[in-house]
Amino acid sequence: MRIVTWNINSVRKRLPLLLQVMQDLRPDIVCLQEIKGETHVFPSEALQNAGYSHQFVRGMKAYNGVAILSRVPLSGQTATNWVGRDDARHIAALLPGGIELHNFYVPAGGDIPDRTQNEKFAHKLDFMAEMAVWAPRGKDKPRLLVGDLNVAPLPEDVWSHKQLLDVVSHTPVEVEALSRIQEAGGWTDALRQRFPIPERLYSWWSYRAADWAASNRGRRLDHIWLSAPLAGTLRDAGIYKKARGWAEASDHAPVWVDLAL
DNA sequence: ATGGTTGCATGGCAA
Repeated sequence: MRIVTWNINSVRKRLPLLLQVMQDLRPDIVCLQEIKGETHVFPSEALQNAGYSHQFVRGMKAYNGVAILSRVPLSGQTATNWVGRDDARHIAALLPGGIELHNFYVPAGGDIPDRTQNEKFAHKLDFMAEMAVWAPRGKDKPRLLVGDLNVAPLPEDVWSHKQLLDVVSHTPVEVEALSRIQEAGGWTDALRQRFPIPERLYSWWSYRAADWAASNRGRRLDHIWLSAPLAGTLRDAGIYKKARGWAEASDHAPVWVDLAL
């Protein structure tokens, strides 16, 4: 089974690119973040025609929003509010065989890495603290956690560890918060399993670079984690960097895994 | 140190 996660940065704007990703990677399941629209404007029919007839969409106006698109049946759909906000940052569903799939869009956290000066950074840290409390529940079940976690945890997950130590997404306090979630849930980082340190891995490149590929100032913000019972099913994984180079691309590249389920 | 781009919605916020 192939599972893709992608921060698409508006599903309406990038529907043709999503269909291209589906054609190129032939995933069984696609998890999207930042669909940026209410549920009723989601392009359900076009994606159903592409073979993804099982859909779970949680949108909102203008911001955030997550979706799971699947060729195989979904059940037990849930949508959780974190830090008491109804801001469409998480959904989950059961795959055949009772595997839990969690799709997250963790808050980006604003620009200033200080919770006293920046409410958005406080929200991000609080969100991750709640995830760490949630994570141990069912850690012995087969589960996947995918999505834009907005943290690049390892020095090899950013273009310059030194220059990003004080930049939101790679600060020690965020790395520590993400690590707590990972340890609490017993999660295996699928991409790092496939591409161990010191390989550099990025899934996001800023729109603001004059030439994103030449400067290659990337960060690995998008992740696929496997619970212990699933860790042994990992067969392959990758980042579809090609999609970052397409016309009118998302600033994130799709990340994928193949599991022997 | 600064400013650089994009999407939504149509001003300014969020990323």
